Amino acid sequence: MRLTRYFLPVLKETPAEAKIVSHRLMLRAGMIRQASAGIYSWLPLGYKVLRKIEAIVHQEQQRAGAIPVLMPTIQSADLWRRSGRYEAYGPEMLRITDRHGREMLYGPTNEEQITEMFQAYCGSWRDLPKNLYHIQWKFRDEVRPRFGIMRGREFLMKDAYSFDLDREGATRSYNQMLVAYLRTFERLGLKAVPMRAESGPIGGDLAHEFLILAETGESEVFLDRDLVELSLGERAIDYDDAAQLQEIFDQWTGSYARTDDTHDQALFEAQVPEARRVTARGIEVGHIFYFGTKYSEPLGATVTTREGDKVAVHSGSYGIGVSRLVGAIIEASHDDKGIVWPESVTPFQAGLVNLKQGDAATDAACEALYGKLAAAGLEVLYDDRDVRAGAKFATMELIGLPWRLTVGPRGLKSGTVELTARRGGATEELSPEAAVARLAQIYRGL
RNA sequence: CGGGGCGUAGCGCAGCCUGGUAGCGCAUCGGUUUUGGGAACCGAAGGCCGCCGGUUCGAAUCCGGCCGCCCCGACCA
Repeated sequence: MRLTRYFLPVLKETPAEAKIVSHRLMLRAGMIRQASAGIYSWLPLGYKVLRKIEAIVHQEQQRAGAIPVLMPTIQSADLWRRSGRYEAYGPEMLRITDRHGREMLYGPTNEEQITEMFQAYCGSWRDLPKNLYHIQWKFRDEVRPRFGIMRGREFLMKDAYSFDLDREGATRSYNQMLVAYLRTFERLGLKAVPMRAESGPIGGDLAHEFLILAETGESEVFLDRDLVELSLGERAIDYDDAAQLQEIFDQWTGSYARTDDTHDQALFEAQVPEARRVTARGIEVGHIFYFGTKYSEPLGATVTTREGDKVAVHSGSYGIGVSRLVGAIIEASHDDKGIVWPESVTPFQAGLVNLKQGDAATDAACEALYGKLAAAGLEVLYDDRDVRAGAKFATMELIGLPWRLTVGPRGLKSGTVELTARRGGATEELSPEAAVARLAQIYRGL
């Protein structure tokens, strides 16, 4: 993409309303534009990142066996009355009346819909297990939206819903999602830790929140340092292998990790040696929850067992705040010059800076390099504006592209261009061909 | 929902107290000189001063009402 043809309204000054770093940087980098309180338009750069995150979430969900669907944003109040939540939900739910006077709502979540859909088609133990998910916009009329996209009223969320015959099956489904989440967050370049959440209506321990550690996090977290070091890495995972899933579950949830909501200082001190106790701040980016028959019973989601009995299915729900992740990644990865994108979600894989726009030799070298990068399958933002070098560098750093190729008359005399890492700033001089090869290698497999 | 604050050019702000031709910086447009870290100079364009009403010869400014937005707290993905 040539910058002169793109739509990238970057701001040199920080808009007054933005207080936290991700909000400031998203506005300055031209990623979002506020439409009203807690509601944002996604500008091209922000939209690209959002879509990349969404794609990774999709891939990892499906890899774990979840099946994608898409349910509507507008739901009928009747459905919610049947689960008893229409009244219970309160003013956070945006209620709408259509032209016929029918009561509707803009969905804050989809448990009712998915359960209704399930029970309409699945009546036998043979239909189980199932895990259906979608990635859809939701609306919660927060009293006080803030922090830009991190706590908007409209937000993009992945929610998955599992259906199993019994607690044992539900546990396997739960573990599949836990492992899928670990993989997802690792791919997004995040250090996310599952923390024990408030136990569900059934009790037990199958409820975890995933928090990423960031100084600006909204909640205080207490955890064992060993958890921070854990990584799935290249480990091969068989999502059909319940024993392996359980082993990973045990490994990741065996140590103390809680938010201030559930923190127990005495237990913390008893379980974690002083040297390994970490107190930090975290941002919640996902939660997984086993809720037994809470929704299946009132909504009549039952199956017939092998023995011919009708039983309510055991279900779980699993959310990831997709739009929130854009902000969360920035909170976890930035410096005083701007954003530092992980390679997996960067809006462009590299930036190309022409230091002397209008100079025939430099222009030609940039065009040639731009063509080679495209041919290698790389997404490149070519800054072909007629502005000074400093302005181009500042823009590239602000928008956070992980790699910058710099082309100027000085290097071209010796046949080289510069490749600079956004993180750390290390620069190496390479031939254009070698630079393309380096980038292609960096992005192989991502 | 309690407390506080702000709405003036695309963005950041001054002007309001003490009523009298609407300003500054950045960005934008034209020109000249520049050109490896957000250039300098000259010129230009851009405003229902949030909205409605009141007071006044005259309102961005004073008064009343409304709307919008932000911050702290409680609450939340």
